[in-house]
Amino acid sequence: MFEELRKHILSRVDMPEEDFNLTTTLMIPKKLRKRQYLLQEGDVCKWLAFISKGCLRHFSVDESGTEHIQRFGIEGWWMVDLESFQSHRPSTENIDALEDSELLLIDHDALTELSRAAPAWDRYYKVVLEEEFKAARARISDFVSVSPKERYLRFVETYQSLFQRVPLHHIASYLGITPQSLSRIRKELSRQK
Amino acid sequence: MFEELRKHILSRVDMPEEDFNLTTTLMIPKKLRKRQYLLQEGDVCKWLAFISKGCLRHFSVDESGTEHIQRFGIEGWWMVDLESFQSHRPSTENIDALEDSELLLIDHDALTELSRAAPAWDRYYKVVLEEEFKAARARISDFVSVSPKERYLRFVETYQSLFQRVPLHHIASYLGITPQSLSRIRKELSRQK
DNA sequence: CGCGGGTTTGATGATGCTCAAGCCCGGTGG
DNA sequence: CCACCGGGCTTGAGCATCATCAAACCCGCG
Repeated sequence: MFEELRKHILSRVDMPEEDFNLTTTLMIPKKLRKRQYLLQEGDVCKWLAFISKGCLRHFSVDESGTEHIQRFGIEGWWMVDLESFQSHRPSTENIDALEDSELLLIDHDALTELSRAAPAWDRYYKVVLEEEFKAARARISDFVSVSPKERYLRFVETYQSLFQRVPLHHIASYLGITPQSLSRIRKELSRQK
Repeated sequence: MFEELRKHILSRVDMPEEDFNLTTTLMIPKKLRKRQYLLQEGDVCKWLAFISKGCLRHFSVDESGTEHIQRFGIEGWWMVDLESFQSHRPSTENIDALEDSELLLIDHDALTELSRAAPAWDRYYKVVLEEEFKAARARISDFVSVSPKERYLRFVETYQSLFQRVPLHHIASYLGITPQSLSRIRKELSRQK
């Protein structure tokens, strides 16, 4: 159950067995069925979630009812609305499962405890946060400087694993375009070669 | 010279005087004149820079020569191309000064030393990184879910201080639109009220 | 006074969106 | 086993928005 997490941590930092053990004792395993919510708009985001198996999405819903994908997650990714998680204020966003999934949850207090008692944890946390930050910056860079078509190509290239599992209309939303536009982009690309 | 930095740190974490002193001894003061580069495409980003005074921009240039603003920075902000800074690979991006500025630079080795020797530093670094990450996510959220007009309004609201100092065509670029479009958006907004 | 950077304006065209319909396919129930 | 859903993807027509290209304007500064 903790293998995916162990792999993820050890590939990034050295963590003594006792630190890892403490980590696992503080985490709560949770299964989520497809379409089930981990976080719902209006609730406080109580959990930082590691995905050991499955696929989730983080999204918001605008006034007109349209969903906007903020982020996807699969095995080895963390999911959270950091804003709400840290402030304890109600979230404006949602997280739900696109597939039956298995998560490891940790709450804010346990995280504080972990940070206090397991020095290696903070090093790991920092690495993950930096990775996430760089990914976010790269995505922003794509929004300000490249066309939807190019964004799509880069997405496919960067996240093949996601591309194969996630419905196209969600990818369109992630790219900031409509499903129809993505469909036409794909059509044009297939004609080109 | 270090007042701005002291303020920034102490408003976020407790830092013993000796940790702060170590920090300042590891930093290199540097003045940048308007238009001068801190980082140029093709070079490795050697410095993490704290802005004690002035205004910088972080931008990329596409094939057609158009500049795309990734981020601005003023007093109290950090600037870096984290990707290049950590990997030691040449950057594809640029950082230059929009005003005469005063920076505090720290290189990768000094940062490692700081992290080793000043426990409070890591706590500070983590807080800043989390803030940056949340800001990046908010910006992504705007790109996937709101119109250029709304993005402009939110920018003005969120970053009044920047808005007053930065030329409009740079703000347009930051928002992912052309200066002409921003001009028309502003015209429409001024007619509305 | 003239120059240059920054902003605005206008005309035109490309691009993406909206609305609406059709298609394809896997799943369900008669 | 087949008919019928329904979700997801595609297609089409018309429209709105934004980009482009070009010119004018504005203003601070040498």
